[in-house]
Amino acid sequence: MSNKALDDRKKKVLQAIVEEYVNTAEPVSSNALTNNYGLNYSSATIRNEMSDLEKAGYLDKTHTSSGRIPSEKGYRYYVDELIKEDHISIEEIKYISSKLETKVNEIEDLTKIAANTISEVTHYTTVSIGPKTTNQLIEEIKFVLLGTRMMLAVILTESGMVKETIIKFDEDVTPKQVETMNYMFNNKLKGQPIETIDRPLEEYLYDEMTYSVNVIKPIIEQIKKVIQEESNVYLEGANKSFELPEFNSLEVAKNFINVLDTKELISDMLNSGFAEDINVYIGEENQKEELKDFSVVTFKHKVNGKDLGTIGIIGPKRMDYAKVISVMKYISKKLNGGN
Amino acid sequence: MSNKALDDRKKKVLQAIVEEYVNTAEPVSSNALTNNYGLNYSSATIRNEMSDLEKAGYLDKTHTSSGRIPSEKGYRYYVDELIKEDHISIEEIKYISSKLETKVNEIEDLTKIAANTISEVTHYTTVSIGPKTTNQLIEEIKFVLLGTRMMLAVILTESGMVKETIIKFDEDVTPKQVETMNYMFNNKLKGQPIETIDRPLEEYLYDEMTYSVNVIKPIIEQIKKVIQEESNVYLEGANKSFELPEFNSLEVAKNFINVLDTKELISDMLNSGFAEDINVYIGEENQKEELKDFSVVTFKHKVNGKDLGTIGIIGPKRMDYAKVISVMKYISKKLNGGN
DNA sequence: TTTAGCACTCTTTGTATTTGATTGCTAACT
DNA sequence: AGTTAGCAATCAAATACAAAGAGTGCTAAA
Repeated sequence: MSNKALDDRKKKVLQAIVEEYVNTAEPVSSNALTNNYGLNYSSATIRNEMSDLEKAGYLDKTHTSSGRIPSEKGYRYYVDELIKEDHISIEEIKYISSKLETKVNEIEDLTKIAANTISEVTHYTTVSIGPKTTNQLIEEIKFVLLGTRMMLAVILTESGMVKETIIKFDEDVTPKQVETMNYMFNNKLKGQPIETIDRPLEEYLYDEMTYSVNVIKPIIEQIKKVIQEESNVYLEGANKSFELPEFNSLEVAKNFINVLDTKELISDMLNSGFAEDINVYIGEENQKEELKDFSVVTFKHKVNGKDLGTIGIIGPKRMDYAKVISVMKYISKKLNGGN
Repeated sequence: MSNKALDDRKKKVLQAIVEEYVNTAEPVSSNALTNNYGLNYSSATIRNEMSDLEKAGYLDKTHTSSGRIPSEKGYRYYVDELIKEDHISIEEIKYISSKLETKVNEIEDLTKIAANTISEVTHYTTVSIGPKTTNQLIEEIKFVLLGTRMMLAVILTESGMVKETIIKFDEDVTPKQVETMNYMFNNKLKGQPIETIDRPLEEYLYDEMTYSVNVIKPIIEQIKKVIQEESNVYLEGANKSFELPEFNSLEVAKNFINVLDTKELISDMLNSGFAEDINVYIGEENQKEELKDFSVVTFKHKVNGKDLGTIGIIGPKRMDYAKVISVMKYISKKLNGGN
């Protein structure tokens, strides 16, 4: 309740408790901190500080005579105020660098590689989603005839994303027709935001009735469908979470599986964060009811301000925030061409 | 041990025990079967039969004074000999029919829909994988230039599968060059099995050096890569399994998650079955060590003898084989255009 | 061949009891 | 005033034991 700033020793105690708890997964006793973390006081002194921190809402107890664990407010304070230096080793930096050097042809693959790397280095479960198609600008649109009643539409955006979709017709289409459509569609659509693609598309229906509705309509429908559909959610290291002691509770494990199985939930979760920087949601801070027992850290992977996908970590509230944030920061920098 | 054929009453008892155990997940007592499943005998008589069936290896006990559960041999006998009529309701048939009527543009989507339907109807976790690209014949191959240093390659197979891949170059490529390549590649590759695509491709390197190696080499490499890579594994209803009592054991639950997380394992599993009909693997019958505590039922979804993907169910050994097999059979028939 | 009866086995459930870790508080110490 | 030693109080977890209940196997009779 009291919103007085914490004095230095209290900060030290809180930090020590968070870090110890993150390591051991056991409530932290006053004794465990004496002569540790630079706290050269007796257990009684630590106990007094812990008592104060609990009154101020930063710590919780599991029962009257147990050690302390950080409350959500405690974790939040830790994340906001107490993480100073980077928690990432030289080996990890090297490993991450080497992984990110992999050449990829599609930017979605880069997001997958980054998510995979984060999961490997942090040992948490990661989820990722490709870039949002809406609000990208169309660079080029191409139609390729496959056989006589099937066509591939390829949309290339300015940020280098490629979307393909197959369109089937009820009547034959000639190469000549496709060629003309290529020309026409490009003329109308180049430079347009993909989001508003259906407006210029509608115009074809009325303006240029050189083709039958049977040809134009499936094209419009299919393209609309493709740009509107959520991109696939990718999952990395679901099993890693099950090594953590909090997942020994069947209740928790079940909830976790349910969350991972609900792609829309993951998708919403990844899209909800602010575009800037790294977003940390601790327990109840999560919008979604199903996530209130977990913590989520997301970041939108951007290059030159262009959305290239979002990566998220889902884990217990007892998460190694310092490490997760450090790894994400480093990867973010690397992806943006930093060193 | 004794391989004498089971008499009618023993068959009835075994069948009753399997079905009762599948329903209740509790060891079946002799008492539970009296005046049930057409067994109008006292519990003592049933007990004698159970004792015989146990000696013959069809039943197990969890401890000396417990009821019986089917052994793997018991399940196997049940699957091979005791399932007679279809275990599928009118409502389920209607539901499945309606789901399968969804129009799809890509055959992989059909496999996904079928897998999803199976999971919904059986309440088990399903996995699926797209058709194997190797051993398909190339119908058409198209290159589409995107910008000046990026190209999309589209491979269309005779069974209607479409594979796309993006190729990047270190030098500019002209539309004229792409056009010629389209012509050349199609000439050489049409009708060839996709599996042996790299042999004709190699010939370009030596025979037709009109283009620089910088152009031809990335094409060959990328196409090779795409046809060799395993298609994605899709997962449906992982959470459904966690409702089953056997997954209350943390050990089992963890193993299960590990299996689902190991895509290569799933992929191998799905590819290992015989192409014909439905394959049932009960516990130890599974090749993979990790699956020995589970049962797996797979079927290759084929149309006109062409592989269009494989669907598998993973669940506890106490699986409702009768229902699973019935549902798969029905879907298989439907996909092949039956009624 | 079937079944009633009963001793025996083993799990499950419930209930104390003990052990050990940790706190909160008080009084003494620096 | 801040720090610490000491100690009673608290509670979870482990241990032990007893009782209940479900089910079998076997024997002897129908």
